[in-house]
Amino acid sequence: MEDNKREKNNNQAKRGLWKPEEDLILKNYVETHGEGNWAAVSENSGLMRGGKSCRLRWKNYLRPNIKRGCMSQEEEDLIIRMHKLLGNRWSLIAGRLPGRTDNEVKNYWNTHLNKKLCRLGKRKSNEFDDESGRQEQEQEQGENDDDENYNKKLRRFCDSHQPICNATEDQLDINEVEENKEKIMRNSTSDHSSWKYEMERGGGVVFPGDYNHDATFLFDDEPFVTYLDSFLLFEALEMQSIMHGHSTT
DNA sequence: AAAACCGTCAACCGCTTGCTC
DNA sequence: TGAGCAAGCGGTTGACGGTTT
Repeated sequence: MEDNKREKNNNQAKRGLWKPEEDLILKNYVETHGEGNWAAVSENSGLMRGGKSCRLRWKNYLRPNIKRGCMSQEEEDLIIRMHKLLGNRWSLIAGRLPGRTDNEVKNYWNTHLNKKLCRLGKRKSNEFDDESGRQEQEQEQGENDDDENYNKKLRRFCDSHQPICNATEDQLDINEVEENKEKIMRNSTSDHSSWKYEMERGGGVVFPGDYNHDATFLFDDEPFVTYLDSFLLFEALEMQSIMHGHSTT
C-alpha cells in the first residue's frame, strides 16, 4: 500500500530540469516560510515537484551564498587532499569549501580531478623506462606506502580516541567536559560510539592530556569544520609523538 | 552536413540516519 | 521499543552542448 502511495506521488511529481519560473516560486516560498518540511513546500507552493526535488534544488542551486563557476587552485588542492584523507565523503569535503555543495564537489572530482590524477599517474609511469627511472619509481612507491601507512595510522588514532564533550560553543558545559575527561582517563572505552561521528554532529572535542593534544576545538555553526580542522592540525604536527617517531617528511 | 561520440553537470534514486510519537 | 516520516548522503542517470569523424 505504501509502495502504491509512493508510486502515485512519483507519477504526479514533475521531473527534469527546473525552469526559471519554478526557481522563482521556490525561492519566494522558502524565503517567506523558511527551510524544512519539503513535502509541504511542494504542496503549498503550487510546484508540481516532489519534496526531495525541491530540497535539492534549494540546497544545490537557489540557497544564498552558493558559489558557482570554476574552482580555484586552492579549492582544487584542498579537494585532492581531503579526498586522499576521507575518500568519497563529499559532504564533508564540501563543508570545507564555502559556497560549494557536495554535488558540485562530487561532479568536479569525477569529471576533472579523477581524470587529471589518472593522467598524471600514467605520465609518471611512462617516464620510468630506464634503470635510474626505476629506482626513482621504487623510491616513490616507498613514499606512497609511507603515506598510506600514515593515513591508516591516522584513521586508527581517530577511531580509538573519544570525544569528552559533545557541545557547540554556546552549549558548552565545563562540568561535562571535566566529567567526561575523568571518565576517559579512568576507562579508555567510553560510551561514545565514535568520536568522528560525534564531531560530524558538531561536537567539541578535548583530547586526553597524555597525547600532547590537550586542546578543545569549539566551533560555531559550521560543524564539519571541527572534524576537518582537527585532521589538518594532526597533519601539521605530523603526529610524531603519536606515531612512535614516524614522520612523513 | 550530419551522425556518432564524448564530457559535463543537474537531477534522480535508493539507502541510511535521526527524530518524534 | 518500534514504526513512520523527513532529511541527508553517495552513486547513478540522462539531457544537452561541444567535438570528432
